[in-house]
Amino acid sequence: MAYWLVKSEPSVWSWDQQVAKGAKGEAWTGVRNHTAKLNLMKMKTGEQAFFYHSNEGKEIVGIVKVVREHYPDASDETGKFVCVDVAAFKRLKTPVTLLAVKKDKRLAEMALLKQSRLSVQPVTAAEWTIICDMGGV
DNA sequence: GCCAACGTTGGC
DNA sequence: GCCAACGTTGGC
Repeated sequence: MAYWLVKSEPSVWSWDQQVAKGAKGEAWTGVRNHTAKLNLMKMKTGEQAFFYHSNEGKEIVGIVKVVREHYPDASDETGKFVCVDVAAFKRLKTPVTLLAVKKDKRLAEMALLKQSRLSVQPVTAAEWTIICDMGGV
């Protein structure tokens, strides 16, 4: 059971919009990076991912669940990239900010800090537990 | 196949 | 608005 983190600019696709889609979920499209694509292809149904707001907010606001495994991204004209469907699962009681992640030495190795431009990234079980704890879930 | 130029992401 | 990081493109 792997854990993940996906990023979105709230002005493009926000947590509230994700919640509005309910349990059926919505396609997570627009990934145009091969490292991110490989991560999408590793995701299994039922696995969880943190939902991170980049640019505005800069905080982890919720958890989504994978409801459909990778398939071709219809928004990609080249046909090379894939997407998955994710559904909102839980909102963090307290959003975990980028600043808070930076301050916690246990999270210093997170891809969020080390590879700040990667939009779909793995999270270790240890990191997952720490952030859930910080977020009150 | 190398590398400079350029574009994009995302934090500050 | 700036800039660092880094991915992509295109000339050679």
